Amino acid sequence: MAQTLRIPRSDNRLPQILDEAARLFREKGYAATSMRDIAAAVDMLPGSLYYHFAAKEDLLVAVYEEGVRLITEKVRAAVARHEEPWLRLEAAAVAHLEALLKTGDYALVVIRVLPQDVPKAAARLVKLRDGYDALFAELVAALPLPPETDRQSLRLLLLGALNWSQHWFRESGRHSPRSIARSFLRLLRDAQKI
Amino acid sequence: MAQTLRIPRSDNRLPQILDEAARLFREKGYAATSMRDIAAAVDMLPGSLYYHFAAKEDLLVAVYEEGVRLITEKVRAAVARHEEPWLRLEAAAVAHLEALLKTGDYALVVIRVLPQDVPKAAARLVKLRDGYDALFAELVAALPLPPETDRQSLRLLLLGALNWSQHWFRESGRHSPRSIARSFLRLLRDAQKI
DNA sequence: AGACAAAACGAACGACTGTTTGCTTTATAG
DNA sequence: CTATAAAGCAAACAGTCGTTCGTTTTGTCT
Repeated sequence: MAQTLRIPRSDNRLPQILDEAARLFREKGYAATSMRDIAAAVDMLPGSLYYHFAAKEDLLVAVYEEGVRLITEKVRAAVARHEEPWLRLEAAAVAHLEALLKTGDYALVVIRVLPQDVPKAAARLVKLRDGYDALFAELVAALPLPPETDRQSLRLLLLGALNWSQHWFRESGRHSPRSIARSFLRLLRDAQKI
Repeated sequence: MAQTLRIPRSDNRLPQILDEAARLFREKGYAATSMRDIAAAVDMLPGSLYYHFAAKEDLLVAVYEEGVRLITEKVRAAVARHEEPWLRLEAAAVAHLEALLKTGDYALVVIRVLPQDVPKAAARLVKLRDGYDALFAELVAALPLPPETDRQSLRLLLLGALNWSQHWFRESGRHSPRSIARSFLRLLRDAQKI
């Protein structure tokens, strides 16, 4: 009863499919990207994609999961390098923004494509997002703040501003994702040092 | 040579078309909303919409313009009621958020539908957005701040967080758009009073 | 070399897309 | 009442959509 090991074929094209799907979903959004667009980008016929994914929405979920995984990983690693709560939050903000604006595609899909755009997979997408949000909630909870400070607002203010940056950020020598995140954090931190 | 006055027909349905288009664009996004969806919502045949608008993108531009007009109007009125720069900015933030989260549809389309979603009209949409952004830039410029403060970051931080609120805000007794905007502004203002 | 599964092809399906066109209804003005 | 223009209907156009399926190619293991 020798079990047949499913050894993946040598040169699997699945990563390439995910890459191009992520790029297109980010550029044009979910609804405006067709399976034919993705197939053409990886030089395949449209039907062939269905060997790898049962439906378009499954392709998005796969990209989404990878996006959340990537950004979570980067933020966790950055946070672990510091002890002081404000420094940990700053490291998280910098890592978050760099993941969005430099790693690109995968992470941006997560904040560009709304769960409501994909009704059948909405629940899964929301769950993925929430898991990530909890990470920031912990960091904010650890901050030494005056008791009257609204920690929830602080988190929403910071994370909202970071996510919105996708709409105005342009690569330039003057402003990097890192400098922007630090600038945001300085504006917030100084308020609490009174 | 009596000029023929084009008096609008008594019960024009154009406002109704715009209302439903705004609602659908906000709910499902631009690409996922079909002309047939809009036509069905106003109880018309799809082709009839083309008497009012030459193309789908023109319908979006019309909604967009109305959205920018509405929110600009509300913010201007709110700002005019105050003299002190921080109070003026707070009034603007409250009005902005209330326009987004309470007026609904029209204003939300402006921040939900990206110019890049409608390539042919992208330039016009960007122009409309920028005009509104300038309003906030003026308010931030008027703030009495220490010289080292990054005013651009302050504006981007605030406006980004306000716009992002569409993604997490839920109507509830505890948090109103007004209280959220004020909470955000307090976090920022306190930093500058050192 | 032969066996076998993974991977992709080729072609089509029914449904839906934005839009056009000629005709009819409807409301107003003279 | 009648002329006239606004507004909407009815039907179709060419194209694109996500998806299916039988067949063929490709790569790997024995």
